[in-house]
Amino acid sequence: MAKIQTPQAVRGTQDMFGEAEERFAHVVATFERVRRLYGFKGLQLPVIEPTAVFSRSLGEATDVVSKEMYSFEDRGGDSITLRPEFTAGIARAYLTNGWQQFAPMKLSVHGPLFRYERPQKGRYRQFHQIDAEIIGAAEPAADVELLVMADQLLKELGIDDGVTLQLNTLGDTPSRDAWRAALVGYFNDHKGALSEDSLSRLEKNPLRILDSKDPKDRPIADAAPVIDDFLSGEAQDFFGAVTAGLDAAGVAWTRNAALVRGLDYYRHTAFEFVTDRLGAQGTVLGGGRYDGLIENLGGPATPAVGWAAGIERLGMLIDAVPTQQIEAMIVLENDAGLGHAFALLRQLRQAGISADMIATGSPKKRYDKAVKQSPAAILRVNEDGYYGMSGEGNNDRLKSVLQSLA
RNA sequence: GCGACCGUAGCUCAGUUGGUUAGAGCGCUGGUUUGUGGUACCAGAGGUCGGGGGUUCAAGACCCCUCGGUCGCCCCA
Repeated sequence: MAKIQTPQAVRGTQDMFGEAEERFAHVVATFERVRRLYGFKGLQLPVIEPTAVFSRSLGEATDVVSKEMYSFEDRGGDSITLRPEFTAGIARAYLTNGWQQFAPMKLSVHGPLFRYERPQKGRYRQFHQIDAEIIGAAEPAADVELLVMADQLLKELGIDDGVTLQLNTLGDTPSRDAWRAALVGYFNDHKGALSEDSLSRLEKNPLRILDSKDPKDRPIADAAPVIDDFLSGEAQDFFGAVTAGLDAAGVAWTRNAALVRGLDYYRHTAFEFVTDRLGAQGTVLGGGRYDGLIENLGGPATPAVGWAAGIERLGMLIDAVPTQQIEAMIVLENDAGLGHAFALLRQLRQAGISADMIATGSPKKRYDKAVKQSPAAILRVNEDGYYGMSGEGNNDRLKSVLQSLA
């Protein structure tokens, strides 16, 4: 029989183990703890949604919808998409479950998302985010609440000093539309000096020219009309209330008038926590207000704000997580004592002590193997059962369990 | 979708301008030593050099294609 070629992992997916997995789990555990402190309810959502959930809400012209979604037809002929982001699915769940009755809702989710992109540092085809949203709250206090939570999360993860909060407002719909029109007019007047990338942005997503990295574009982008000149009084007041709230809560922020969001649904507050420690992927946590989204999905006008952060990106920024080590490692020095070892293992584990044993390989090298796993204590078992422990430090709990067994 | 670099043992890598049976360390298995908190030594297993095609008397080294990886562009968390 010919040896078959082992299938490879799908490009852009990860098999996380060891340190990478521990970092990942630590980020999720910290998020789960912090979101409870802020009274956000957990949520479990499907990974697949009808394609329309995303195409209607993100904007047909966005890169995510036009070329990055994993979409397929299922056996019933429906177009299904692996979620490329959380917000649209949350909005869909809010509508289809009649959760208007609970508004305002503070919700949190985490899990895998899928985008067909070229893999890169901090960017994968299956990636993972933590996500927090407040749906049905029109007040700037909701924006503040989310930002304060994000700030605390980053502090608790110990990465706040390398990360800064950049804040901007995109205004309400009239402000944003007027600004956008002015930008298109302005950039059209300077077409000749723009980079090729920016010329195509001009067609699809003119706001993106503002944060172009091309040096050719910088002078033009820097001199472009600013949103502040187009903000309605209401929009100004809203942004002022957000910044005042952040100041009162002690959250540091900087204004970045060129900060725009990639997806069409954002209004008013837009923000990113950015770092320079992740190569090209500067954004660690980003979000904003999306008051128009739920209407786009056929629901009633519903104000909402939210943010999402890449778990892998956060995991790369945090300090090494102390690895979990086994408390009691049994070394079976003589196979005749296997029954004693089984019994002791079960008793330890039932008493809440993590335990494992080494009973294979050369009997003389078992002790060395146990030592290499650096357990808190090594329990020696021979044909007569447990007869001694090596270990130091605070293993009082273990000692008392062993005594109770004696 | 575009560009650059990379792909040799389970892991990290070496392999001279192409030249016999492809190497090391770690890990793994066994043994000797030591004799109870990571000892030292010996031996062994383990590789279609990512895959396919080509150039050549000869390819792990050169060329083409392809699949992966990494990092940029784009986009985004």
